[in-house]
Amino acid sequence: MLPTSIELNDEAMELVARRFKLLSDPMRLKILHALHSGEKTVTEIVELTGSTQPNISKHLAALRNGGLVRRRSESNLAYFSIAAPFIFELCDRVCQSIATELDSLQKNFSLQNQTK
Amino acid sequence: MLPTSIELNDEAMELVARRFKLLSDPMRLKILHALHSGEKTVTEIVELTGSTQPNISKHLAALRNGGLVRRRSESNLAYFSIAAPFIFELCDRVCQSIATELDSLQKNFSLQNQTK
DNA sequence: TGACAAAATAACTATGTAGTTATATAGTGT
DNA sequence: ACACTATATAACTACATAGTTATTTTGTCA
Repeated sequence: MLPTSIELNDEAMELVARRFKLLSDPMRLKILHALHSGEKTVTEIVELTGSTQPNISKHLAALRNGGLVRRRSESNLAYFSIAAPFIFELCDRVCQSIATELDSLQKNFSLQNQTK
Repeated sequence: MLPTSIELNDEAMELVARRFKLLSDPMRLKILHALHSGEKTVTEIVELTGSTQPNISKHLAALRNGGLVRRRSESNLAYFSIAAPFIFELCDRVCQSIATELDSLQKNFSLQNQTK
C-alpha cells in the first residue's frame, strides 16, 4: 500500500487555506492595519475601525486562534498586538500585484486612446 | 469636506481581501498547485485533484475572474495556466510560517520532556 | 447530419460566517 | 456591596459559497 502523500498534501492545503482565510476579510485586514502601529485595546480598535465591540472581539478571537495576534491583559483592558509580522509582507505583495495590474490597465487604456 | 481617505482605504481592503479569498480554499490551492508544473486542461486538473468537472470549472472561472489564471482554447479543449506567479511566493511564505511554528512547538515539547 | 467528448452553466443543498442585539463576565473604584 | 467600564460570549439573521446533479453549449470526427 502506498503512503498517502496525497492526503498529507490535502492537510497541508487545509492549513495554508486556513491562514489565507484569516486575511480574506476586510474587517480583519482593518484590524491588522490598526495594530501595525503598535498594540491597541479592543475599544481603540473599535474606534479605529468603526465597527462594533462584539464584532471586533470575535474577529480578534479568530486572529488570535490563528496565531496572527497576541493578547495581553492589564487591569480590565485587553491589549492586542501583532504576533506574526510576516502578514504585512503578504499584504504588501498583494497590494503590489494589484497596483501593477492597475498600471497595465491604465497603459492599455492610453494605448487604446492614442491617435495613430 | 475632507477627502474620504477612510473610504478609499475600505476599497483597498476589499480588493486585498478578495485576492486572499481566492487563496483561502483548499481545492483552489490544489488547482494552482496542479498548474505549477505547466498549463493543463480541465480534465487533467479534474484527475489531478480528484474533484468533479463542474466543481473544477467553477473554481477555474473564479480564479480566472480574479486574474490568477489564464485560459486558452484549442480544438475543444480549454488549457489553463498561471497568470500571476507571485501567488507561489505567498504560499511559500505561509508554508514557511507554518513550518516555523511547528518547529517551535516541537522545541517546546522537547523542553517540557527534558529531565532536569 | 448524428454521435461523441470537453467544458460551461443552472439549480439546488448544505454549511460557514460576518454582523447584530442582548447578556454575561471580570476588573476598578466608591 | 454597588455602580461602572471593558471585554467576551450566546443566539440569531442574512448572505456567500463549496459541492452535487442535471443540462446545455461547443467543437470534433464519422
